[in-house]
Formats: sequence, C-alpha cells, structure tokens
Amino acid sequence: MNIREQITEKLAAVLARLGVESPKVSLDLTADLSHGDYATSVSLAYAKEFNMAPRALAEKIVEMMGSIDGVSKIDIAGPGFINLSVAPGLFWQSLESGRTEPDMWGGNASLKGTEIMLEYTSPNLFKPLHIGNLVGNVIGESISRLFEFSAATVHRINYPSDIGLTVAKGVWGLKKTGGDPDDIRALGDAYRTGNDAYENDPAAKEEINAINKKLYEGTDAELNDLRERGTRTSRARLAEICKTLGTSFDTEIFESEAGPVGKEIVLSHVADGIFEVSDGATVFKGESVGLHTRVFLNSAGLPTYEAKDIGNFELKTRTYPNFDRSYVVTGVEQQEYFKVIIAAIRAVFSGLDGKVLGHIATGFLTLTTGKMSSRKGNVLTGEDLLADMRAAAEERAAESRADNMDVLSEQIAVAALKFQILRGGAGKNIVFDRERALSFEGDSGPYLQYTHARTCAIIEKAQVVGIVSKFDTTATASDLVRITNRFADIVVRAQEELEPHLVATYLIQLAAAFNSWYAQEQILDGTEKAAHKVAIVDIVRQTLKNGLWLLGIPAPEKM
RNA sequence: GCUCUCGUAGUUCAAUGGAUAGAACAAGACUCUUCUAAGGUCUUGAUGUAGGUUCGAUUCCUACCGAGGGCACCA
Repeated sequence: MNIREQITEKLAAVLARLGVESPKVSLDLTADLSHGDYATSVSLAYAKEFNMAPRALAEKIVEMMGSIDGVSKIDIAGPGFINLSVAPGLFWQSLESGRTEPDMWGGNASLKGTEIMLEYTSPNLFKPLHIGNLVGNVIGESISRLFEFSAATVHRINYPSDIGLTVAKGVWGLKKTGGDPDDIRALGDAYRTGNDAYENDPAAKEEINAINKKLYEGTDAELNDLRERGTRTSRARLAEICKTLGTSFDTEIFESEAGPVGKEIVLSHVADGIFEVSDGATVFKGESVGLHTRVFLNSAGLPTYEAKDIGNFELKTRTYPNFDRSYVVTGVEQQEYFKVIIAAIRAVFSGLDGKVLGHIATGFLTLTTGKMSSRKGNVLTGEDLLADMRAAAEERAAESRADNMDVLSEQIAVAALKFQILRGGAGKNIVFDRERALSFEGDSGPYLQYTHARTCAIIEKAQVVGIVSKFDTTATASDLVRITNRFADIVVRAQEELEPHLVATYLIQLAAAFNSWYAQEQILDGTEKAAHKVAIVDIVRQTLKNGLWLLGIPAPEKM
C-alpha cells in the first residue's frame, strides 16, 4: 500500500468513527508545493453535516488521525484544508526504486489482466494521410502506451478504407493519368485528378460512381488490379509514416472485409426487430435510447459505413474474443455517430455486459494563419506537416552534438508535432501554430527532449569523472525531487481519464523545475554532495524518458 | 428547427467543485572565461453576459450571446 492509499484509508476510518456512513475522501496532489504534498478538503465538505466550523472539524480529524508512518507534517490551512507532507525518507526510497527498475518507473499494475482493443489512425488508402488521421494516430498511440504502462494487454488495430468513393476516384485518376500504381507520387496525383474531376466534371463523376460500383462487385479485372496495386503502394507508404511516428499495428481490418460481414449481421437482425426497413433502407432507430436513426443498408442493399462498423466489430472480436474494453479513436465529428453504432452493437452482440465500448473523440486541427505550406497548394496533409517540421528540425540538428543528424532531425520533428497535439485535452480542437511549433522554444516537445539530453550529458560526464551516484537519504526533499516523485500519480490519472495531456503538462513542469535547479546548482561540484545530485539528475532523466515514451516521443541522448 | 462540443491574459494551452486562476509565446530588462543559452531570472496581462445551486463555481444547473460539429441511404 502506498502512502496515498494509507492516508486515504486513515481519513476514511476517522470519518467513519465520527459517524459518517461510507465517507467520500478526496486526497489531491497539492497545486502549490508550499502546501505540502497531499491535501484533503474533507473537513470543508463535512463541516455542515457536523454543524461545526471547518477549521474546528479539521483539528478534530487531525487529532484523531494521530501520526502516520511516512507523513512528516500535517497542517491545517486556509478555510480548513488538511495538508500533509511526505517524509523525505519516503521520497528517497521511492526514487531509488525507480533507479533499480528504470523501465517500470512511474508504471503500475492497475490494469493487469485487462485486454484492450484500440482502433486508431484508420486512413483512406489511395489518399495522402489526412491531418485528422495523424491526430488520431498520435493520441491513440499515447493512450495505448498509457494502458500498457498500467500493465494492460493492448491490441492496436488499424481499420483502413480500401474501398469506396475515395478509392474509385484514385482508380479513375490512374486510368486518366496513366500513372504507375506502384509509385506513391503517381498515386497521389491520380487521387487529386480524380477528386477534382468528381467535383467539377459531371461526366467524370458518373464514371467514377460507375467504377465505385464495379469495384464493389469485383467483376472488372483491370479495375481490381489497379485497386489492388494502389492499395499495396498506399499501405507501404502508411507503414513508413507509422514507423516514423512510432506506431506498429497488431491487426489490420479492411473496410472491404467488414462490409459483407456487417451486411449479413444486419440482415439477420431484421426479424428480431433490432433493425427495421424504412423507405427501402435498413435502419437502426436510435430514438428509443435518445439517439437518432441511422441507415445501415441503403435501399440498394449495400452496407453503409454503419454496417461496415458492425462488421468491423465482429472481425475484431473474432481476433480478440476475450477483450475487456474496446475503443475507437476518431474525430469529434463522429461523436454522435458512434453513440448510435455502440447502441446498435450492444443490441446485436451478446455477452457484452461488463465490457467497455468507447469512442475517444479527437479535436480538429486547424492552422493559426491561413497560409499553409502545402506542397501542392491546396490541402495540407499530415505528411506535409511532418515534412515541414522535419525541414526546420534539420537546421537545428546541424548545430547539435548528435551522431546522426538525419535521425535527430526526424526525432525533433516528431516531438514538435506530437507535443502540439498532445498538450491540450484530447477532445479539444487544436490550433496548430506553425511558427511556434517550428521555433522549438518554450513549452514544446523539443524542449523536453533537450532537457532529457542535458540530463544524459551530465550522467555521462559524471561517469567519466568517476562519481558513483547515490541518494543521501538524510537530505531534505527539494521541490524538484517532490515533483519528480509525482510521476506515478500523474500516470494513473492520465490513464483513467484517457488524457495524455496530463502527462505532457506534467513533463513541462518537471523540465522547468529541473532547468531552474540546474541553472542555480553546480552538480559536479567536486564535493561529496555530487553523488546525491547526480542521483537526482538520473531519476529526472528516467522520468523524462518514460514520460516521453508515454507520449510516443523519442528521447535522444544527444542534441 | 432539434442536438452535441467549446468560450480563460494580445496569442496558444492548463487548473480531478477548493487556498493567491498556472504556463508558454509575444513585449521589455538581465543572464554563457563555470556540467548543453533549444536554457535560466524579473516585469506587464485573463474566467463571454445574466441568474441559480453550494461553506466555496473557470468547473455543476438555466437562459442569452458567440464559435464549431452532428441530425437517413456519403465516408
């Protein structure tokens, strides 16, 4: 039992003795370190129930709690908060455990034995990676890692669209341009050609619709071949980008597979009334559960996106029948859509009681200025954005100490991009400021990387000088040490709330505290205190490293 | 029309119903003969409006104003 649980339990016991039935105990990390490490407002919350002044109740609670092992100080402050300070010895003990098992530092086992399916990224093949897909990838990957850091088994699932209008536009474009379907550039040009034609040329629109139909039927060998090859090319490109971004999927489910499966399931649940036929279409009436009606099979009998998602779910559960939770990460615009889909899934599939089915919404990414540096002058793609970051990073990387400039500039670019996406709440829209992201200053991914690289440099130098790092367990705990030790608490909350930004803001706080300390303190000062200070640097280094990993941001050792 | 998000310094973001609403950027002033200045130190500056619930509201409720999304055969 950790200190937090001990305090919570003791508080609950005291309240119970005072006569509160099933007391609610809040125990928070203090916002201000001068208030101690943990604070509770129970005395304010229960003051009225006891008809006592909050401070008087606080005094009574504190008196009844007596002393707690590992708590060095209990204060009553302000209107009646009870502030608790953790004994320094406990910090050193905790931080030391982080140095003994560095990869586990900050992690927990709260989801041990839990199997989680997480679907994210889900791009349209034949089309360059959209910014929305990129945002989904970044957030999905980070949430995956948060789960893994709580000892869950995570299955990363990609659900690419390999059939439908987008593909038809690309295939039409390939025929028109005569482009090589094995060449990613030709494929991009073909898609753009098809997309423009679809919007501006009515005749072409009809041809594309016809191609779409034929592709669904799968009867035209030439079209099938173009689709096949284009899909392969596009997937290869996607794999490269995912590698850069640090994602590796366990399973891919294609829209073309999900369609027929979903259609069959929908048809088999018309008789039992889950789906009904309305105006020739097969629909799910969401109104009964406060939602809206959606079409699952259109009047031509073809599966819509809705039915495909039913099929997708079926295919996922065939692969991972023992899952406990299933999440899909997509843009907020699909929030209402997924409420209906989840309701339909719960109606259709049995055995889902007690299982979590969730939709994680990500905000839109827009740019501050109207000027986008799109390569082709129209829409800024996820790839363009990454390339932009990369170009700027190369300039900085050239002045660095890194051994491999190419690797470093890519790492910096990924950090800059991901941090911008992960610094705010997951469902909030992201206003991407290119100038700021490219400056690599202030609160940013590269700032965190730089701080990490700085800690690495100190550790390396300490080794050269021959210092054996070791905590002085009699020392008092500085703010930096106390902040560092909060890592595990932050991780738990971020995982429970599915909010990577809690980790991001925490790391900024940690890095700022470290850099401030670093500026005042000579670490390798030649005294016996150096061993202690190096140990602190080492655990800060590990915290930054593990925290960056949670965000999916690489942590280079030299910059 | 119905419905879901969201309105916090000039800008971009924080604040699990709690203490003095935190950062960063921008502006200005300092700071590298000392372990990485992508750093550090200091100064200025904000809760859309009106009510309500509460010991306490940026947070919860209602209305209004403003921005964006969704609402049947597209994905």
